[in-house]
Amino acid sequence: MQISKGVEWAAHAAALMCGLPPGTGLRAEALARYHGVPKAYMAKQMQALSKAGIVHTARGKNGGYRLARSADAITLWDVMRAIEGDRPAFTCTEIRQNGPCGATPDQCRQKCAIAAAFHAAEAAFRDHLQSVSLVGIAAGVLADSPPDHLRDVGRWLEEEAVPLG
Amino acid sequence: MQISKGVEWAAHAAALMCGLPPGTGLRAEALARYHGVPKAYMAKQMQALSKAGIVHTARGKNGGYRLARSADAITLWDVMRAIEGDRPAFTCTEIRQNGPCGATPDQCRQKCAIAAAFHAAEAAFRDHLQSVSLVGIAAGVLADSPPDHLRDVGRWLEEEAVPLG
DNA sequence: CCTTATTCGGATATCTATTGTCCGATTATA
DNA sequence: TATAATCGGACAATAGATATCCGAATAAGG
Repeated sequence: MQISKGVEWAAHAAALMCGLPPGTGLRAEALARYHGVPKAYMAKQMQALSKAGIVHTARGKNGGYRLARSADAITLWDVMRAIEGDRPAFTCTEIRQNGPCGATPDQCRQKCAIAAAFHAAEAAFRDHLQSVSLVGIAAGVLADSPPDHLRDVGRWLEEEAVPLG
Repeated sequence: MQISKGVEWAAHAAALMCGLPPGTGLRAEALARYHGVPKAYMAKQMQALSKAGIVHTARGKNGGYRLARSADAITLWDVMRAIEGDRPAFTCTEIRQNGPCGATPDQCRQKCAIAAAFHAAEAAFRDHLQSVSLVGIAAGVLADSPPDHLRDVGRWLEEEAVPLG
């Protein structure tokens, strides 16, 4: 069970966009440079966030990305689901219906105990991520970073921000 | 984030072995046939369970597998960790240290808010799976299956069981 | 004690999903 | 309308999961 690297990048990118002045955005190139990652692949993750409605996109010259709604209405689960898709991690292939003692489909109306346990565990995972919004992340960063670092970031954001309807 | 099919197979195999008479085991071929899956790949999963100390293995003629300890001391988390390894699903690559505003390693003594959130979510996932033992699974199966099906399974187990020190 | 049949263990191929890259579609500006 | 800049989707490379095979190990019988 491996969470793709794109989730990490998308989460950091979304968190950074929390700090943008209202009505402004960032280009994919800027997001990639800020995090020191390849531009094209970062752009691919932003594309996924855009499809999921998490960020608003402007194409063409003066294009870029900004959050599509208020930061407290975007959770880490939203981000992860946008990148990885929302199919369950555990997929039951109903092997209990196979073999010499295979159960009939009629006996399998409710899911087996193993699938139920994994799905419940996934629900716990999901619930926790749903309880963490970008605002919560930003608050953690503000609390943990020294003031001069925050000043650097603020300056960089003002410099790179592009106006975005 | 995808949980490998091997986890499902290993979990079903382990649950089935709960029903074995004491002092007996099953061959990899029997486990595979029972679940209608390729033998060699099922054997590979059993190999992982063996390395993790979940099942006891006998090689050579009259060989096979049986649970290495009592079923209530084996959880679904044990099984999953045996198959998938116990590295965390979310790996933080510390991209906050990259780029023009990169934080110094000294500022990164504690993990960032994003990594912390994912690790907490994983802990919730793990805790739930740790709370489900093979006994719990077996109890669910006993409760949900019609009596004649349980009779079939019992008969099949007696037929396929091999004596195992 | 040695041979033989049988079973597991690790090395080996194949396939799928993730990771990474490129070029055409789109749009504000002059 | 031409141009420069930016995103979107199609395309390649890599890693991991899936599936398979053959040699090592072992109990039973001669």
